[in-house]
Amino acid sequence: MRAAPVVFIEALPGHVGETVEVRGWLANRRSSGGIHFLLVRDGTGLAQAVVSGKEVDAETFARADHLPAESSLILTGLVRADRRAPGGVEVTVRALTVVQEAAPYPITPKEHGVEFLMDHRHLWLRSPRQHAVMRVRAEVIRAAAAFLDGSGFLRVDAPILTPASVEGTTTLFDVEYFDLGRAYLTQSGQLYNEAAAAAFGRVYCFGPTFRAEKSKTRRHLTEFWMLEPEVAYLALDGYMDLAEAFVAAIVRDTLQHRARELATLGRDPEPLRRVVPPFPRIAYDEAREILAAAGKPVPWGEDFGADEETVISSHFDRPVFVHRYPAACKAFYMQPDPARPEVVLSADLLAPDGYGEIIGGGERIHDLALLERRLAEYGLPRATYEWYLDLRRYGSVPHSGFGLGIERTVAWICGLEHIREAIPFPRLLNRLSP
RNA sequence: UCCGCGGUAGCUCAAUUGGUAGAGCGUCCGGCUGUUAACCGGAUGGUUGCAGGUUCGAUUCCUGCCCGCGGAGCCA
Repeated sequence: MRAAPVVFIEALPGHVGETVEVRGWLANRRSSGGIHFLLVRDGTGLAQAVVSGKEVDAETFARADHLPAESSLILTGLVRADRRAPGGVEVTVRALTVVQEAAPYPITPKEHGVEFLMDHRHLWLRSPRQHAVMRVRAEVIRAAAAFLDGSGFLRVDAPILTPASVEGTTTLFDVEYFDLGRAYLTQSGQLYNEAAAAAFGRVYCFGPTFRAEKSKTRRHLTEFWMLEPEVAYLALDGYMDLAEAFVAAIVRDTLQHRARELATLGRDPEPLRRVVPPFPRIAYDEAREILAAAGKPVPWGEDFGADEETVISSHFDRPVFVHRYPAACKAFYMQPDPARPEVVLSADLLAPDGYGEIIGGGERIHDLALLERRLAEYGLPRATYEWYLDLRRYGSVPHSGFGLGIERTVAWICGLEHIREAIPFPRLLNRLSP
């Protein structure tokens, strides 16, 4: 007799009437004495396997009634359509091989606290909700890269070990670097991106970035993934055009390819369907007026906090750009507005519903003298930025770029309460494991 | 660093005014031939974070400490 073909659970509906082999793990088990129901997970989906005393020998039948959760198993059986089965198809088991009988599984069908689940993150990833988040995350990344790849961008990655900070002000993780002293984990690939943009015109980098800030909020990780496009000959308005098309494409693709996962997460897709260009664009000063009208006045020159961002974004039905911040709020490389030198040609994109800034970016200074002056004003070590200044010596052009925080974007699209679920193994102020 | 909350069974949580520390889930045993977080019966399971104090008696009240969590600032 020929061996049954191995079929993934997601493909079972196409194999009704056939005998197949399914390889996976036991997600849950129910029994009614003479019939056992094994809920099997294989990474592509969940399927109910039926073990009946009439179909298998007594030893297999007894074994199936005592399998601990998450035991790994291979089963062979007939695929049948049955309305009573979750997913509409089930497998009537003919043969069952237990690859490993699991030890008592810590994650039980009832409720658990988030901290307990995070301590067991390596196991928690097996649950349906986490599957949905990870699939959305993968789609966000895929869609983002596809949009840029299809728009003439070249992926040119930036280093993770760097000799100095990008923005100087933020705290950095540092490591010993042989005889060369201290090295730092990157907090942004931007400076290298600018070099790449001068080489290739339109580029992006993608990778992890690190912030050693003692931030303890639902929007912060110490290690997060950022996708950063950088474009030569691009001004502020062009940057916002690009960023909104980019975000709209990510949301559109996720709605199209991951509707089932969003449903699993209980995410209402309607607000996401409204995420189409154009996004509202307001100046920092207009944002202050909104805040003042809402009873939350902010003195000119101060950055907005989480509360303020939530108030601003709640005035709009899609992500909103806030542009032209006071120069003091932003990094040294931001291009001043020629019409108003006290503000810079930056723009942050605030996600709806308090998810905060998912994009930050703007025009970079392209004038050598001005950039030199800014470095001095910010007290940054000139020597480590010498190569960066070269970009202003050899064919400097106006250029813009931005960074998209992957986890914040995923948290927003999924409607997560906390960003820590948006990354497989979160690194937080007080969590380094698993 | 600041503000707030908490620590009771492996997990999630109860415990009245201070009066023998319980339940569900998990685990083990038993029952049930269509279950849907299956259900039913039984069993198992505790230094109530630590130290001290008040009291006849402390999970409960007081003091100190330890640990954890949530939020803020900063930022994506």
